Amino acid sequence: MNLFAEFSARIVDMVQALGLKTASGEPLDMARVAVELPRDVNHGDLATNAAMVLSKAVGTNPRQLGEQLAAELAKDPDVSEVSVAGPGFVNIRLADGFWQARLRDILAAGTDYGRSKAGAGRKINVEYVSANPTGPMHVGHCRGAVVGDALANLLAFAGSEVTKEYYINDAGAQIGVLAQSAFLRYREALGEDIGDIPAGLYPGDYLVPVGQTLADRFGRALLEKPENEALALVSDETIDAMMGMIREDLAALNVHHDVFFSERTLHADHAKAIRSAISDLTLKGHVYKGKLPPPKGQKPEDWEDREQTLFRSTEVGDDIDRPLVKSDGAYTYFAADVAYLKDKYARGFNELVYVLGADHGGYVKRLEALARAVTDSQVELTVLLCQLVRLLRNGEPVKMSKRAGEFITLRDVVDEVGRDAIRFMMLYRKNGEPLDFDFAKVTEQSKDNPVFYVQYASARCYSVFRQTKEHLGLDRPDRAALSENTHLLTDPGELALIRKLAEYPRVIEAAAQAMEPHRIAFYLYDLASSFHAHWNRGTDNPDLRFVRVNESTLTVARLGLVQAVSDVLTSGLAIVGAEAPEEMR
RNA sequence: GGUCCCGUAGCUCAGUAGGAUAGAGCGACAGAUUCCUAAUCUGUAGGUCACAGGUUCGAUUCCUGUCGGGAUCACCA
Repeated sequence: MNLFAEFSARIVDMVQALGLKTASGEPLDMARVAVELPRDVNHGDLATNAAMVLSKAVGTNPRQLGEQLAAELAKDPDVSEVSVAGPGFVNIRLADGFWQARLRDILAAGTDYGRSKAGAGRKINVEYVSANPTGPMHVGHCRGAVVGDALANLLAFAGSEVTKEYYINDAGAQIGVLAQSAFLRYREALGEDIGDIPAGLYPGDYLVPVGQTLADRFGRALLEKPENEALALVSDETIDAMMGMIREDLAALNVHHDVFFSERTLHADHAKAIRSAISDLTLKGHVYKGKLPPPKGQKPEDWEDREQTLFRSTEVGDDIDRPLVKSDGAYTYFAADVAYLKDKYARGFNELVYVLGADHGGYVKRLEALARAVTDSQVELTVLLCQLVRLLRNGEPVKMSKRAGEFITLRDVVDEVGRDAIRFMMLYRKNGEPLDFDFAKVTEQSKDNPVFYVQYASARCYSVFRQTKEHLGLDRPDRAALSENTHLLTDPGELALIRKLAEYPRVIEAAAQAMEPHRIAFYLYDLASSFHAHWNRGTDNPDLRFVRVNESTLTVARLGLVQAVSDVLTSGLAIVGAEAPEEMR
């Protein structure tokens, strides 16, 4: 339990102990009682709105009730000072001993500090990346990959059971195009002059080795087979090769999925899974045959006014009903989604999360509608939309031409700036905001670069231990020893640092609750900032330095604080998916 | 035209169960500093939280509308 929740509970107990009741004698509704950080640190360590929220029901004024509460709070040994301020806030200052005890909590828990049970009982599927297996991952996939991965880490840390999932779009027209493109490379590998790659096919030379593999495996045999038979073989081979490549790209970014789910499996056996899922929907009355009105605004030239099989999604919150069968009789992409969602539900998830690019915003409502229809609103479906990333080099936009097959791959960026920098920067913005990613800035070794700033804080922690060894000949003390003399940590800077560390569990819970992994990155920056600030005090005032050559007891006590900072940095960076380095090279 | 995202300091952005005098970094301005705990530090100025209504003790936060920027809009994936 985080300390805000803990004090909230204490205050509720106090109110009850005071025997306060509503005018009609009903027990008070405590739901709105909150404990939080005051905006201004001078106000105290904690503040509660209890008096303002409850005064009306009790039939008194907030300040008066506040005084009553304050008197009660003052009896708490952890409280050193309490006051009523403003419209009725009760400000609480906690005793140094309370914070020193929190430091011992952190040292006992190590990198598990902040791990929560708040998310217990939630079985969550987080689907992200799901890039088409038609080529290597490009930078456009990067943000969703990092946001999804970090979110999954965060939810797991907050106590939920999480599955990281990738939906392989290995069915449909673009796979046919891919197979044709690979087939061309196959002929090329057999010595044929294929000239330019025709428009509409994938021109990237990443298919060249696939062609070679095909040539090695099949020789000229594929040329003798009927085209569709040959292409089926090519298709299987190529998808495997593409997915192998994508997995490597993901690994380079420290992204690891638990499940790779193939769309093709839904189409297997004459689309058994899809037919079954649509049949379920039909039984529930969600499917009908009918005509769709043409889209308002601009009407497509080739609009066909025809009857088709439709999902009545408008009855479950969508704007328009959605086709399940194409004009050629094949199932739509969305039809496979029906089966896919049913599959996820059958696997026992009660929450489904999709991390998508902003260009898929139009898909959100139909997914939500689908979840309602397929699971009878039993699962909660959340879509996180990631805005575009603008790549910059020294402030200038990086140009990419998709048509010419010139795109910057994910691997290019990882190789140039490193995975940690990418991961941190992708999270150093709310996912709904566009993001500028400047190659020069993210590799800069200065405090202006948040990645560097946070990792440098970690490196400094390790540096302190190295210096202790060097100057005091002291090996790294164990956690019990580090916890022994926390009462020596009384400097305001030290206590401020402990307060910042003690916020971590709440940051975890709130970020998980809101599904906002970026909050972890911002918290880490904040923590690093507090740590660097305290460190800098040591340059002016050597008494405040962590390592005190002739005061080994004090030094060890301070090392406890350093260890705790290191623990929380390591923990938070692990959620981000980046390293907590021991030195900065 | 419909839908979704966004609008907070000069710039880039934080700010959730609705709280006090709205924060950070950069930039600007004014100082300090050559220290090895390197890869700076301290301070100051800077705001109609796009606009207008509504809900209430209280709104940057919730609701409605307007304006502005972006994404997207049957049968592709």
